Amino acid sequence: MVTLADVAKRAGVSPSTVSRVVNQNGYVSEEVAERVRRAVEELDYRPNVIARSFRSKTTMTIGVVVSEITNPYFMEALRGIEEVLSPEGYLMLIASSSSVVEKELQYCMEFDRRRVDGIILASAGSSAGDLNNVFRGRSPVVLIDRIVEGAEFDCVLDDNDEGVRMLVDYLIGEGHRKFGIISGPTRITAGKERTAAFEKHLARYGCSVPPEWKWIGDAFSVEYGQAAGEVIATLPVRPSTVFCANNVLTTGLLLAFQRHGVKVPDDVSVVSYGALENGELFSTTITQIEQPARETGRVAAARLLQRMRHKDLPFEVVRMPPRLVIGRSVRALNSYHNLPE
Amino acid sequence: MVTLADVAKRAGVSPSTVSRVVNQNGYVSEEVAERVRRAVEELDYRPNVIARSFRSKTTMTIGVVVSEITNPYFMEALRGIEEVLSPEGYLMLIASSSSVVEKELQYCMEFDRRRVDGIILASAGSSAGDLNNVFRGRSPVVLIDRIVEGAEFDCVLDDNDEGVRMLVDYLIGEGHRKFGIISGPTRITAGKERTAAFEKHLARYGCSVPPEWKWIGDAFSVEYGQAAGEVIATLPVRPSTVFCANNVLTTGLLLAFQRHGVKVPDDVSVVSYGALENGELFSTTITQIEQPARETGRVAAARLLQRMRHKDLPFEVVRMPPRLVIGRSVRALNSYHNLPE
DNA sequence: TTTCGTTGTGAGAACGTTGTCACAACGTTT
DNA sequence: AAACGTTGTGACAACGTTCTCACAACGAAA
Repeated sequence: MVTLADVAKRAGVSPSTVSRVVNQNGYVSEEVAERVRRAVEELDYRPNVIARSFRSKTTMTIGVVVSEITNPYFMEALRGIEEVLSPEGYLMLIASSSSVVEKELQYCMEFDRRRVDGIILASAGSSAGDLNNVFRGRSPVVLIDRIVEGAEFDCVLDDNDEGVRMLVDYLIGEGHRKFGIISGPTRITAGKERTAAFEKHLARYGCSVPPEWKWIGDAFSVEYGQAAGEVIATLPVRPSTVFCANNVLTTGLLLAFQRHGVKVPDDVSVVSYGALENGELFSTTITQIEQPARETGRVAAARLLQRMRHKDLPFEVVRMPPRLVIGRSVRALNSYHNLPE
Repeated sequence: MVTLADVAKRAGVSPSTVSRVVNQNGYVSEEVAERVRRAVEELDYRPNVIARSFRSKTTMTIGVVVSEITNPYFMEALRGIEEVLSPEGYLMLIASSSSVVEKELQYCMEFDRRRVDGIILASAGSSAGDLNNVFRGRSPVVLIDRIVEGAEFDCVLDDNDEGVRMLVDYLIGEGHRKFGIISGPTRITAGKERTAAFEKHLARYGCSVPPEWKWIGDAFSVEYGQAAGEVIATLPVRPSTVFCANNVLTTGLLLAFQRHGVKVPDDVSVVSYGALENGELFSTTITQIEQPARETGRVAAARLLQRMRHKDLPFEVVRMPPRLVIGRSVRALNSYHNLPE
């Protein structure tokens, strides 16, 4: 393997000089630089980035831990992250925790051992204590999608309250008054905030979700959405609208409804927090909150860069504005819409 | 930052001994080992993996270059790769080339500079010369989904011919005789093999695709599928079936059809090589070839591990068996199915 | 002329680990 | 009793780079 020293010998200069040419820093005369570049070319020299990282203590690598890499939200976020980091010369180490906190901490530890310059983490619910422990005085961290209460990190995520508000206002406007909710564990921000917001905004209209129409799973999984859907399908009295707090749950619900022949919106109306892949091609397009996933990734990455440069910035939580997209999955129940055509 | 030497001092032993304890190799008495482990604990020592890699010349990292990270096929493949590599202690550097060959080579180079232990590459069409050049005598490479003619690498991909054969046999069986095709550039294996296979197997039945019903795009993009769809929608005489050689193209086609009110399968039948995300929830489920993406990733990763251990294995091409999944997107045109109910 | 800043180059230490070698102590086989 | 293998430990070089320092040459400012 060709090293700096080999190039130096070939070009008749010192290793220091070659280093200066390769990294374009320090003073080098054009004549010598040219000679070095030729030697690099001839020997097909490729810098040993590991040695460089070892010496310079910077790896130009950032670690990303997501809970589920196949989730389109994280996909898009990943893309946003890459768009910002790649032009700056960073590469991404990507790990998927499958929503297992132990794995998540494991990966964070490993990233730290590998001396990544920064970490972007969509936590599956690690405790602030554990995380602070792992990162105490080490690589900067930016959380994404999920706040960890008490952890000293920046965080970029949806304005869940606002998203849910839009959904509720719309549903009320369409005349709905009887609601069910399918959500995930409250230890994850999405579950906690969206569930709370839903009840809070319903309350503004004097509505509430009866306990028997609340499905709070212990994971944002297709399986749980499906299970809830099975139950709803066989219910003697159904809510007029079911709110799914997460795109994966919605998928599950719709699959169950399809299997049981429950028609949306004829039999039940459905709204979803989070868009579904290829949703435009569904038999009924779903009224949903579109999350700015890509932009969230971009903002998180930019924030991480900032923090890598200035360690002592104050920590902040950035809320991204979601968007209401109206489909055909909500039946109009108010008098206006119900007029004969 | 705590180093081996710090731990050694604390435990009253030499750095060598600490290294032996941490890596669990060589002889260490249980008594000393315990003392070292305590020192590690107390000081919160974390091995500097960069230094280790530098010295031992192995990074426990593999690089993955895909053409489009959001494509569900690559998503799944990535997952398969991770399932195999993660238990072995490897982490993945992931890069998306956006189907730009220059970016692809760029990333491969960078991976090489970073001394990854291996590379899995879904090439966007780099020349064998360029790739051989980059990797000459360096990290082992396994190609995925796309063969690069003349490059000295292993490759794992679909048995495209067999997949298309199943599709053609089915279509003929349903009574179809007039076909159109939407495909991608022939410089990419998927485009080349699937297009060729389609014509070859049609020929067995005395059928062929007339030139005016052939759409060979210069990219496997939604846009191109959509453009082709627009044309087909306004055609005075349409094929009875359109074959999309790739899931992304199918998405485009269906979007265009939806916009123009073209009904599948009433107006045109559609078959797709490659499944669509959430396809079960579409207004019409698409008859399609399901690709063993995850398994492909697993096989590629396993092969890479093998090659990392034995440099001199013969190169081989592994073909993965695709699966025909029948949906509702093909209209039965034969007499049997057309009997009145 | 002296002083000083800029430009250009090389010598050599340092980064934190692993691996090789040396050596000592001990138990077992010859 | 000698020879040998196993167990246990430490010293020290090496890995390929960057970084700091030293120094020399030169032109410009004092």
